[in-house]
Amino acid sequence: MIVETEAYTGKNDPGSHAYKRRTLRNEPMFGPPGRAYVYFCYGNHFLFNIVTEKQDTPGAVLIRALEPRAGVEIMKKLRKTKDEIKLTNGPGKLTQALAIDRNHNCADLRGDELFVAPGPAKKYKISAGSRIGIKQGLDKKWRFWIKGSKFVSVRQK
DNA sequence: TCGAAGATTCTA
DNA sequence: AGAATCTTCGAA
Repeated sequence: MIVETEAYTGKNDPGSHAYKRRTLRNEPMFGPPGRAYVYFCYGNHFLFNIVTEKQDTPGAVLIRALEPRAGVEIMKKLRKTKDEIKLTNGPGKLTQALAIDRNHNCADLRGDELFVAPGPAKKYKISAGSRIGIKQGLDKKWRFWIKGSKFVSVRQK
């Protein structure tokens, strides 16, 4: 279950990859919605986004943290830890736990390999704040998480 | 063609 | 607090 996300747009969002111009890397953000935008960061990690806006309008939602609901044993193996909290409580961690890599870039999320399933019919309280790990666009409170969830990523410096 | 920076994580 | 580690961008 997705418990933490961040939103990124284009022109008016200095923190976004798509802020300056359309490039090879951010091309998926300009593509049709409902697809994956996966990119490699800091030489170590893949980050997984879901493209949200219509064709030629850049926009994506970064998936920052998950609450494990299924396949926990597989995730433990992939992450090399038995601590369930640490399986998916960060954007680079959850891609490792789900074995998402550059092969999934531009993947159609309506397929049967990588997709988003409906969540529980329960209402959660959502908190909002500044996005993490970027130096510009901090004025935008575009990070959202389920209030009180233990599986939200740890705050960084 | 090269140098710098980056939507992070792990370990000391 | 600092390193690991490599891709992408933009200027030369």
